[in-house]
Amino acid sequence: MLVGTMLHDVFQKATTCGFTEAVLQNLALQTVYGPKYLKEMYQLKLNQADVLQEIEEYLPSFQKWTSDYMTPATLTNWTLGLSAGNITDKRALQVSEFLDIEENVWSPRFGLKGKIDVTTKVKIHQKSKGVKIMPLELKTGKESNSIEHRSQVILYTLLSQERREDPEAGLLLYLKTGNMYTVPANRLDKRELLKIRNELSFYLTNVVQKSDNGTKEIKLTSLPSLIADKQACKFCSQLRNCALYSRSVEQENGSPYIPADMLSVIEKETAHLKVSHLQYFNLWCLMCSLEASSKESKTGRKNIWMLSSEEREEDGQCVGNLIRIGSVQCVSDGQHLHCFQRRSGDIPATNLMTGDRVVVSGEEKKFLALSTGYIKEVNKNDITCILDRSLAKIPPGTIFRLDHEEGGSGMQSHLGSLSKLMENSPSSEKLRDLVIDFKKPSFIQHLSSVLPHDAKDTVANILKGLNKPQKQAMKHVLLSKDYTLIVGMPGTGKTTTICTLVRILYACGFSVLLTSYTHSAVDNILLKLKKFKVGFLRLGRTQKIHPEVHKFGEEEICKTKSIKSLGALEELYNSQPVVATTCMGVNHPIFTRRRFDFCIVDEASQISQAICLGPLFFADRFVLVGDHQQLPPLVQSAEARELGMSESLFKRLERNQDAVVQLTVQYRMNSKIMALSNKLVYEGRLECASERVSSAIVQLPHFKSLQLELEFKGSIESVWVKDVLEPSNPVCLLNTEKIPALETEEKCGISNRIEAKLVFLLTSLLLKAGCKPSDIGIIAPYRQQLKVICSYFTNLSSSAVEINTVDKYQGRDKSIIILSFVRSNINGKLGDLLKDWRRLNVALTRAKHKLIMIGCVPTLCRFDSLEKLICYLRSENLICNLPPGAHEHFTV
DNA sequence: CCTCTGCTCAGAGGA
Repeated sequence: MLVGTMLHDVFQKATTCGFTEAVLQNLALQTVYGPKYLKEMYQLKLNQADVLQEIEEYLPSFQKWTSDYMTPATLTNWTLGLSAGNITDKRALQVSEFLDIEENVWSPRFGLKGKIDVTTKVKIHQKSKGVKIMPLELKTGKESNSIEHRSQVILYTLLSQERREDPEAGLLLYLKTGNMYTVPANRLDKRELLKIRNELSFYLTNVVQKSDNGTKEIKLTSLPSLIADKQACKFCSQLRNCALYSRSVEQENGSPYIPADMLSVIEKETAHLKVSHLQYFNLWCLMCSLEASSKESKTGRKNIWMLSSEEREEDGQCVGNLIRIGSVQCVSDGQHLHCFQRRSGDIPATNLMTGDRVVVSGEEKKFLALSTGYIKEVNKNDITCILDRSLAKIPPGTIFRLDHEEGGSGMQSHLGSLSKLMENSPSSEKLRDLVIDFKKPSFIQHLSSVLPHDAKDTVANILKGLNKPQKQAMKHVLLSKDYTLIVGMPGTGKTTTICTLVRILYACGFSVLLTSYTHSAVDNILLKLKKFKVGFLRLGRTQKIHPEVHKFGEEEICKTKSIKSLGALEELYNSQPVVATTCMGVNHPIFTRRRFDFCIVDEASQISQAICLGPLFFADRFVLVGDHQQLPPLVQSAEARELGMSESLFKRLERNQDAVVQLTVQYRMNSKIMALSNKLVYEGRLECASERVSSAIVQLPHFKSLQLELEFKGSIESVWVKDVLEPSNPVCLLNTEKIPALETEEKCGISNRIEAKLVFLLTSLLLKAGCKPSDIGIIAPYRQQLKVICSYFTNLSSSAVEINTVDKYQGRDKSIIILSFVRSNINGKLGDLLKDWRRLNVALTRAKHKLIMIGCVPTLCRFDSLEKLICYLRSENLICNLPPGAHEHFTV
């Protein structure tokens, strides 16, 4: 397959460089010895010289083809026409020009999308026809002229119609021989192909069945019945998935018909699985399907062709009415730098940011999805992006639009892991035992049997800096044979613990795979780790990696060392015992060749089960670090959530308490702030690391003079304001009940203008009292509220005050946190967000020295979790009732 | 009812 891809590349490049022997030879050399396919050759353990030889064998056929079809032939009488299946008559058809390669076409009306190998201008020697633009499909394999190949060409003629006149036929070129076939696109063939396409699509869009007979049963439905062709199935890459689905879903549903031949194939393919495994597969397939359709309906790709650019601009997901300016710069293979300008005026306000994936289309429907790529920069009057195709040949004057490509599909990685978990392999079997069947994790008896003798002193040294629970955690991991769960309560030094753990494992000579869901979480640990003498390799796109970690990044190293040979690449991949990447980065070729002694997954309580499994396949033992009392994985579909999709692997495995170690000593909050979450969530287990942590309060150098100023004004506000700001009162809830401060519900979300104003006033006063803007954090559960708060801050120079959602603040802290609860109404409406006590726990544990909460007590009391909090605050006398109109009177 | 981060990807060929 790889050789096929490379040959395509050579041919496609030759369409612009020429088909002479020397050029082709050179292109083959560049392709094999260039950087593009190095990773794949590494994965397949190939040898560059062998690959080159294999490719060279094709080159004479390339030339034969050009001499047959690209030299103006002497005209003879036209005899053939576009008759089916025959080798094209060289005299009847000539390729006069190559118009494009890898043309990208989305066809909503046919429900197809694809890329056309080569778009050619063809001269047909027949009176009525003359010149046509046709798709040319390249095949490097056996010259089968099979129904599959011909059907593919017919589908390309459909795609081709989206851009131009119906070609009525396409070309099929076999590169091994240089023979070319004309494939006429008959109406009946096209109709049958679309019928097959629609049937499959119907089944896939209706995989979930919701019965409304009162039982509220949701289940997966059956797919089209299996084809009875053992030969075809034998080599199919989907055989396992097909068999799994058939056994766990279709046979459970009592599907009417399974070909007798296939029963044994399915049985053989799934014989290693227990009932519990099939049930797990069924449930996760169902939840993934629910979540996928929920995502699709929300941010589906279809908006790009269903909505005008003006409509989409309102959501900030698109910029339309653009023209291309300057010339297209080719940065590297498949990376073309483009610049766009608004036809008139500046670029409108948009959510598009550097690094976002975009789809470029013409405003005209026929130019849908010309290219995809990344935003490089958004300026006041232009946008630059790097696109996979050059738009230089698109007619000048074309008006473009850029659409944000939002995840869309997104569930493939989940399903991929799930499928792999069912594989008949030792590592999958072990994980099935542990994850699905809750097999008890086992441990080694004595540390001495794992700790190499010469590493003892180093390890002892490293351990010195840790507190007791942290040391306990290290020991637990070293003794584990299967897994360890480290509960990192807020502020307990999770990052330090992980960093130390890596150092110890490294010192003991173990290899470590270090992962987390987000790039920033991975880099967080690496930033700490790079200060020690631990080498590591960071996989992933440079653009997504923290600048200070770049020099450990794979791409960066390949560039600076200009790695071009397979040997050098292999050496790089084997160079470090510690490898770091995201959980979704495990499709990297390195993982087909390397295994690790340990895998560490940070923020594991926030990662979806299937995604978290991804890196675990490549390690003998694993360590999950997280805190299930904080936010769980995000699931959009309420139905999927009810079925348990937001249960992380961390949470699932926590039932094996002997695998759990808790980090309870925290360095973040002072004792008053810590007490809140200790009361609500941690049952008093959380403790301050030292007296200094426990009694730390905020520094407000000008607090006294501010106090005097307020008293001088003699306003009633001065009383409560003073109490609220007072550094020695670390916790306070401002009750807006009497003001009153009602929420507003808008199309884009819920906000509370008065709370927003109070937030702004308090922030201004804190700054006036001498607080650094970067020490203040503002948190609200709702995005819309953040927008409103931000609007108050636009004129203030203090933009360093960080305003964000609770979710985004997880893992972070600030000296002072101002928390706006937002919800305040009389009709008893509650939001789901605040109901989640885990979100509340996160919100309450971000402040180091001072936590100011703003909310309407009677409304908040309707949430169970908040009622508990308010009860406690009341008992401690920490609620401050704001007087009516408290937000109005004073000026700052 | 409004919390969001990962993913290049469609097609490379075999029987």
